[in-house]
Amino acid sequence: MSQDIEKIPITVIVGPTAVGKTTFAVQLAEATNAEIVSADSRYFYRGMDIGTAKPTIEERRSVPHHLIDVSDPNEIWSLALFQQKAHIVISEIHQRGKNVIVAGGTGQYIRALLEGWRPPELQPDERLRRIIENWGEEVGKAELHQKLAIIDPVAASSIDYQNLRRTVRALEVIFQTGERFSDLRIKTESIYDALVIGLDRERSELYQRIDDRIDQMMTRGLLDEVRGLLAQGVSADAPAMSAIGYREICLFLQNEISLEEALALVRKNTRNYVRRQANWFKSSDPKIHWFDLTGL
RNA sequence: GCCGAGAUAGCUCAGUUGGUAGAGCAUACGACUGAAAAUUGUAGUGUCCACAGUUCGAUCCUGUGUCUCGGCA
Repeated sequence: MSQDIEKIPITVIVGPTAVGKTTFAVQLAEATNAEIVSADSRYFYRGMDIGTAKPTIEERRSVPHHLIDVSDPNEIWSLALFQQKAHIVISEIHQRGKNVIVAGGTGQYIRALLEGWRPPELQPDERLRRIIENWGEEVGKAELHQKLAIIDPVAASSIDYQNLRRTVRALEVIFQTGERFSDLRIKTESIYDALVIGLDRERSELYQRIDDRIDQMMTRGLLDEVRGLLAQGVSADAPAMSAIGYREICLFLQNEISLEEALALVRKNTRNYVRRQANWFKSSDPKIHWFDLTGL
């Protein structure tokens, strides 16, 4: 098809946290004259380096990275914002005559890129959100979900009845636009010609790497990093601070739990995260070229 | 050695006034369109320490044994 010729070729690297995406991406970029576009929802935020396991300064010096350190932790990034910025950055790199590598662990963001999602173009309305949330608290999650089912049965059927957050979001969009949330769930043809590389390791090895990495984060000063962010005025409630490693350390710093408990939680939450990540990229997906890094 | 408490899912434990058992965590699988490292759904698993006794029937009651923990020597 002639359309394919105009698509920008990109290489996408996916895989669970701590599998080794960063190292792989940097080496591939060096070998192929490429720049790296991060697809990681926590790399946006300045000052959140240790706990997010951002690429090191050296790595970023050897290969240009994009969409890292582009935001204050008190700001709220989102899927739609990521898509907008990623499209711009990718076409710029392409115009410079360099190859594009997209690497990251945020499955939703990458899928959106690959599948040409067009999320409804309306700013989040915090006030409306709050109102719907309060409504939900009053009548109960299940009841709120019932209301959604009446207005938009299709959306309701793909949202678990206890999932207040997604129920609220669906209602928020409906109330703002007057249209069904499910009708606004648009997929278009991707503007990219993507080669998708999946990296994986056996769970037991991945879990071991996670534990080791958490130990390293501690010796590198994760505690001070979190303390510093809070001291700078970053709210413990900011979405950025919901990142694994940060929210647990916040609980410790607020004397809610012991350090030992906090670290155990970080390990647990990271493992749970790995399993949720796997939902976005399945080993059965024929479009993904999987490489098993176990033992490497 | 004595006294006390306990032994139930991979772990921590609940429970059955005697009819073969359940939560949390773990584990696995799933959902996801402007908070996504977020939020959330589903599932499997057990010689209920061993042996004997009572009983129609014991994981539960009785006895003995084994092991663990705590206290005292």
